[in-house]
Amino acid sequence: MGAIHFTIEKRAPRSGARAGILKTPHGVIQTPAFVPVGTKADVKGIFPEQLEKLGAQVVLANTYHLYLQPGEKIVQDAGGLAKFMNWKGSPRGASAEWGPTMTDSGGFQVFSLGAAFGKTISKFARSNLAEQEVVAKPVIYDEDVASQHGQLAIIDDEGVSFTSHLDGSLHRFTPERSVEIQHALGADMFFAFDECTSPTEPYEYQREAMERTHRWAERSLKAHRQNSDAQKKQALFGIVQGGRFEDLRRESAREIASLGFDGIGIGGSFSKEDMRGALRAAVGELPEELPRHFLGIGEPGDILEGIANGMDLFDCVAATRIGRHGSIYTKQGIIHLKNEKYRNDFSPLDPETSVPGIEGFTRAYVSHLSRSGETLGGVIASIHNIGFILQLVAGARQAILDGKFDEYRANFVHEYYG
RNA sequence: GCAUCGGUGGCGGAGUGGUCAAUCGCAACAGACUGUAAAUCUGUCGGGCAUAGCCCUACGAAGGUUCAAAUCCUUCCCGGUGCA
Repeated sequence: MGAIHFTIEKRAPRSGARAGILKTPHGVIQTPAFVPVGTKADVKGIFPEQLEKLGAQVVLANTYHLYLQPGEKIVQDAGGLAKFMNWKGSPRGASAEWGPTMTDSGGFQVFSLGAAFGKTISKFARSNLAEQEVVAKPVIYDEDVASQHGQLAIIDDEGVSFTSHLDGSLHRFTPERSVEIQHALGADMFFAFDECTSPTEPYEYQREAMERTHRWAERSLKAHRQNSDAQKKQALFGIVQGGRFEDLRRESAREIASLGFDGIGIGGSFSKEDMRGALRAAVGELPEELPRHFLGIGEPGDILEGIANGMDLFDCVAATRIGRHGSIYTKQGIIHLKNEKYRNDFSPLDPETSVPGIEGFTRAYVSHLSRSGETLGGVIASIHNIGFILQLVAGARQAILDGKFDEYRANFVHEYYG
């Protein structure tokens, strides 16, 4: 018996969508569920209590960040991630004092600190970028090479060497080390260390990275199984990679599913086209009974696409990031509150969405705060966006239970994307 | 009144004979952002057009010197400072 227990309550008739119950040591999560990202053990700008009011059931923090600062030992000594950040969760677990949490493995930082450095490569860059644009990747860590290339992370088969973005000090992650750190952080669910590739990588490199991710998956699992105490309290998710290539996704899903993880994460990059191809290919190989987490996916339309393809969990920084940058989700699409036309728009942030705790704020007010650089503007917009996404996903769950998911999705997409 | 320093694009502030429609910052206008090195980054930012270019108007005002002036000279206007 693992640390978590997942049951499917209801399946949509004409799509892969499903509503489930995910029981964790720190409470129950009703799926599909959106997982707000609290990288450094805080969802930027939002109190845990506010997150609970918004309906967040679980939050996700990051291994790389917490390892560097304050160090996993501090979090462990604090009593684990949930207690450290005073996260109680909602709805409350029957007996748990603290709420459900997840941690990411640091695998994404292999991408964001390595290949994606310089902001030239978007995680969602078009998949048809010319192959020759891809930069050759060194596989042996060399400090001079790393600094010359401006990269903070260099990958080899054993693991990843990287320099801290905080002080430049040299560090190394291996699958075993990532698992060890995540045991210390103590989240209910955590991810195997993987290599998140750039979408521009050619087929051969995607295969190489995928196979490395598979080997790392086995090592992560082995490291986890050697800690029987952690195994009782924490669930380990393996991550499917394979880039935009359907055959690789299929192969990766089959491999990861065969290893005996408690849950499955689907990582990497997905353009709109890849959603329908690579994602579907991967999901087709996954066992029904394991919870599926769509890593890093959080735009409204993408979430609904994921749900339609049978994904259960989603995490994303977009809601809080675009909020801090002055943009909000509305039922009619995303709007940029800093735009001139909102300076004297005294209507609610989204007339069709009521978010607890911020009902009275107008577009003009938040526009003013964002324009003038006031912290509160980003806070209100972040709360609104998290609330919006949580309501969207909660609505999707209810629609699945009511047997009307397709209609729900079509209506939303029609309004949102016009 | 005398002396002295200064008046540059919405603001601040570079530039002191040609490569200047004028560095840079701010503001403004728009865009990007999907497992957060992101309260960040990018573009535009005198006017017009057939916009990787061309034309016009511009560096307080008016004259002048020069092949060429935001830059040099003269006068005037305005502001700061000092002395009466």
